Amino acid sequence: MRRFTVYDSLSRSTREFAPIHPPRVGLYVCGLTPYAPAHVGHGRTFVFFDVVARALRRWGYRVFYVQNVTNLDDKLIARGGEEGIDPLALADRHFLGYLASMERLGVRSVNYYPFATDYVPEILEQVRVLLDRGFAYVAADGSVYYEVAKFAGYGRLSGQKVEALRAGARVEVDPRKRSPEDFVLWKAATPGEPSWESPWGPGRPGWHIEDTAMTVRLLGDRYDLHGAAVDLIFPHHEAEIAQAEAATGRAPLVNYWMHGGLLLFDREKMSKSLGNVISLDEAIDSFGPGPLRLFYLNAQYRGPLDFHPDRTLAEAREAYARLAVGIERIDDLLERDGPERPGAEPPEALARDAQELVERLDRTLTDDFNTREAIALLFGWTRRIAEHLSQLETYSGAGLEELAAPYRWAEEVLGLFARERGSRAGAWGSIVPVAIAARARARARGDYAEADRIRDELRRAGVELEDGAGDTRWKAVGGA
RNA sequence: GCCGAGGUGGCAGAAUGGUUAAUGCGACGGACUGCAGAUCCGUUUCCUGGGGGUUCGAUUCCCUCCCUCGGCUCCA
Repeated sequence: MRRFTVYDSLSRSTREFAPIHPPRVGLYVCGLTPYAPAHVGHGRTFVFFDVVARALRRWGYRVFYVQNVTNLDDKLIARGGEEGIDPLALADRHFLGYLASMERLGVRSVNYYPFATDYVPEILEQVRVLLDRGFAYVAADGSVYYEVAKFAGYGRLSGQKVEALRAGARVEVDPRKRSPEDFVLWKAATPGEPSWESPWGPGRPGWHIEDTAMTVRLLGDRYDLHGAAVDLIFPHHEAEIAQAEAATGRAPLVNYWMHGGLLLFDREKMSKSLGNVISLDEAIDSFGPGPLRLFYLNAQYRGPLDFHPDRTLAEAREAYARLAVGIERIDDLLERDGPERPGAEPPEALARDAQELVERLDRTLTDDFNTREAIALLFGWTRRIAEHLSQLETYSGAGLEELAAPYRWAEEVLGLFARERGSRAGAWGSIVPVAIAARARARARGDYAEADRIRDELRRAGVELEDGAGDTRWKAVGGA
């Protein structure tokens, strides 16, 4: 197991990681409340934690990655009401859409997506324990509230003092609460909403309780890593700590709290009210999965990242194309001739540098997942490869594979390039070479009108031709 | 107001108590090309918010001020 450091939001410091039960690592990331399609901001968070899980697995840890789905809450009920759909069905629909987006982005590292409503027994049990231990009280209408004043550590994660929270409270005080900072564990049922029987009457889970009910069940009283974006620190994560540590009597609930920065849209937070939300699928459509992942990972994960409408897209595309130059050429050759293709060995120094670079890439990521630095190193490698671009043709399959090692690393850990490789194995793979050959014959006899006609026709179909010295390369652009 | 993250070249965005401050985009020049595109090579010297302090030396550490963004019970 490779050692690494993580910035832990609770201690506000970068700490060396030590798993509770090596080599196993419990990783929990707050998932979506799927009341609407996922947007680009969600993509940033989930791609980043995908990289965390990939890296840990590469380094020898056995990661159990759980990402919850809040499939019932006020917004789902409201939205369902507007659209005349059962809120649970609405959640299912958007969650499936989310899964499809994740698949397109190459996010496949999550082991289990538990649904809140599948954990009602665990939730009821935890509420009961909190009541027994005196951390909660039942209101007149049958709702159960957590009494924040009873939990000494409340406010530590967010750095907020309870008094300050009261002073800054933006919501009106609910008369059912003993104190404004108390939060609901179990909501008394309102007619027409999904509800479950409970010792306190019919109701449904509050927002924070599902997470701790799930994690205690799935990951234990204490676990290693909890991830999410910063906007969930307060009140959500604060409440998780209060619930779980009070209920189990064990602390800390989480050893390392990881919080990713938000994706901004033209310097402002994305939000429905500002009308600046771009859906994740829209972004994948226009960027392509590779450039979008590159855009996300090209910044320190803890800082804000600005999505600028036109600039961002153009830059990500150009940068990705540049980065992929080397691996595309290598894969072209390997695809054409197979891994056993004969040829010379690449210069020893170059092959050795490839190996050393892979080690350096891993080391770079062990510094609190510095994906940005790793990408800078990969650009450097592309520069090296580009200098040898014309010699690549002469190298053996094994030799090419050696030079590809840094890119294979990027595929395994950062999830770059994977999707693009093999894209030409599809229908184009058999058609385009024939068209290119016909065009080459036209060019050879000086019939440029015909040559241009073929090129234009392919372009309309989404295939871009590039004439180089000797041969013509092609690539599928747009969708695919 | 309180808590947190930041202010770096035309733009995005790294890093380090000390030779030319990474990388990418853009721009410019060249190579290649039937033309174009893509690609390759080269150039882009004068960039680290203001003011103090510590130090032989600070962008990096400390103080202070200014500004931006986020959180303060909808939020990835």
